[in-house]
Amino acid sequence: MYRTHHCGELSLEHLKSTITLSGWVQKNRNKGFIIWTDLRDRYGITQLVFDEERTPKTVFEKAQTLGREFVIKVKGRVIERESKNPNIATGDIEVLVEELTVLNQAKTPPFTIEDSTDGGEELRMQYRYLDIRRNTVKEKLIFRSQVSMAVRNYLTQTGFIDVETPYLIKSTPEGARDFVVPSRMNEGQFYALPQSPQTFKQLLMVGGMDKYFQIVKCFRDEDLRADRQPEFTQIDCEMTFVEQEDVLNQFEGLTQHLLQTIKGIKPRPFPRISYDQAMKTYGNDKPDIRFGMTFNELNNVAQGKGFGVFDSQELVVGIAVPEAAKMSRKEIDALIDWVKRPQIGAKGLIWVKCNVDGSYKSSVDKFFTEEDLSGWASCCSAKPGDLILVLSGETQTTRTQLSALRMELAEKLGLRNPEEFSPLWVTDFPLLEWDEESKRYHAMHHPFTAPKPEQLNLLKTDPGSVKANAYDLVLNGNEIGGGSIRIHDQLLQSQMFDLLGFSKEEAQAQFGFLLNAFQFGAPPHGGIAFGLDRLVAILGGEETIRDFIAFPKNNSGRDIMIDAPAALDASQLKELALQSRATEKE
RNA sequence: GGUCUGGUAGUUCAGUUGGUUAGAAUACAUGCCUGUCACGCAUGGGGUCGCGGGUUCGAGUCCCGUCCAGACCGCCA
Repeated sequence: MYRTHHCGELSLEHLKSTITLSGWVQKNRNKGFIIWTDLRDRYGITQLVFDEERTPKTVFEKAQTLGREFVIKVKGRVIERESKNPNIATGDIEVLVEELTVLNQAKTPPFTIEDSTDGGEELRMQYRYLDIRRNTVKEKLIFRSQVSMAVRNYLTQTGFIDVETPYLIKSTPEGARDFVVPSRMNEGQFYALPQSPQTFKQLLMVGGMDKYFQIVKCFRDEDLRADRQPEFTQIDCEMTFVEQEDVLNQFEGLTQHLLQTIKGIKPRPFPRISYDQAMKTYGNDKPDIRFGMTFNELNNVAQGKGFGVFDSQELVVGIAVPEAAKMSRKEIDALIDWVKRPQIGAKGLIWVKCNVDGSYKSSVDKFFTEEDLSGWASCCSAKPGDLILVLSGETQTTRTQLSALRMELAEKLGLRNPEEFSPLWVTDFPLLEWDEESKRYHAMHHPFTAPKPEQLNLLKTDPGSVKANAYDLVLNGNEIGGGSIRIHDQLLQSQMFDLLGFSKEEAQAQFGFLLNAFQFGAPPHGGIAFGLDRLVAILGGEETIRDFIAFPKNNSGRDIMIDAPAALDASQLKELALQSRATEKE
């Protein structure tokens, strides 16, 4: 038997009992006459003691040879410590070892297996199995398991059925790039890995499953970020005979359940805001509403006063930064440089200090009187002591820039408290988005999203203005879920494909199975999908999702531990009817 | 595809204006240590300064190229 207890549970209750433990050697403290060894497993750390007088000689000698991360089994007696350690759960006791078995030796690990390790990112990923032994990573994986289980429980209890959908499917031209898989039995043909089980879950609704969910891997062959992986996990859900309101209520319930069970947060109704309002107020369709600094359009009060920069612009918009009038010239200059970086691309930044004494000092004093500036301040609801920052330009661009600035300032001022959770729904997304490059409309969400029924007539006359019954759930400035009411009518779906530039033949070839299915009694349906990795990271109070994934890929989409992707040998390529690169070059 | 930052001991980093034998901490090894728990003390080993080229009397340091890593922009229906 390897163990009677684990390393996190022994206490004074177990005094004098003989127990067996197995685990990893965390650290040896050898004082010559006595050796303490910290033994670690998933559950905690228990101190072992080997003593010149009390431990059998052979055991004491063997104990001197133990190195970090050796896997050992010990049998011994639980005794009370002479000097206790209040910092760990098992700090009152130690185990006086009578038998010691080395189950496996270990090379010295390339980094320390400690909460604050000396290992860098790359090294940790290369030896991820060692990294996972560390509390910080281990606890994140356990946390993910808890969230995932809470999701399963809630959805199961509210009548959802977990159905698996295929991973080997067909590539589609819309959306992200697909990962493709060559088919050996069908020479020259390829499967694609799903970007989402979208069409399958809709077909499950046609199949009468009524309420479906799946915690499922999805794949997108696009560039990575700190919060983006090529394979990621979705909580994918779909419901039959529902309107938008039903879906929002169901999944507000799920999210509240998670906030309550995981974070102990009392349920409160989520605010809702339309896409248009979100863009106007926050410049962004995933606003972080943990803090204010909302947008105030200043065209009326700032234009026509002879300041040329503003007068010709489509939008003049400002935010009031709380208690920032005390910022030095140097700090403000740094902000101006920040917005001028190519990533942001603003031409400049106008500032107004609302001094505590009621006076105003601005970078445009030559053009505006104190009275003018006071007008700006009341427009921005700025209080004495606040700093107003103003950008101007083309509406969309300026909003995006100011939104980036708002987030940067919130970060700097410490307004993004990771222990505060502010969810909200963003609704009424546009159905379509004009793409300048390809000179055609793209589906903003996906091509199966239903237009608002009352705007159906606009599809022909002004498609760009049509709103959809599409919604996102936003948490702390991150989109954690998105969904829509779907089209269930074959004619409307064909019309959508038409709008998106598909010919009849293309639509039939790509999505014929769906159009066919819609002819056999497709019910009204809608749903949502949550990004589990991101959701777990945010609930865990972190920005980057990588440590919530056991074996993540790096920035270039590589798994540096197993060294994937990798080349195939010639015989495999031949079998798959794929030309090797070497042959190609000839 | 682009912008920025970085690559020096097993590891994390410092390395000035281009100038002697490239340092620190930690890890590792050996010895000492009668209650440690970030144990302590002493000693020791450990370097292709990412790679290739160039400038120079002389390059870790400057220039060009390249590879790798990270953050961001584009991209992500």
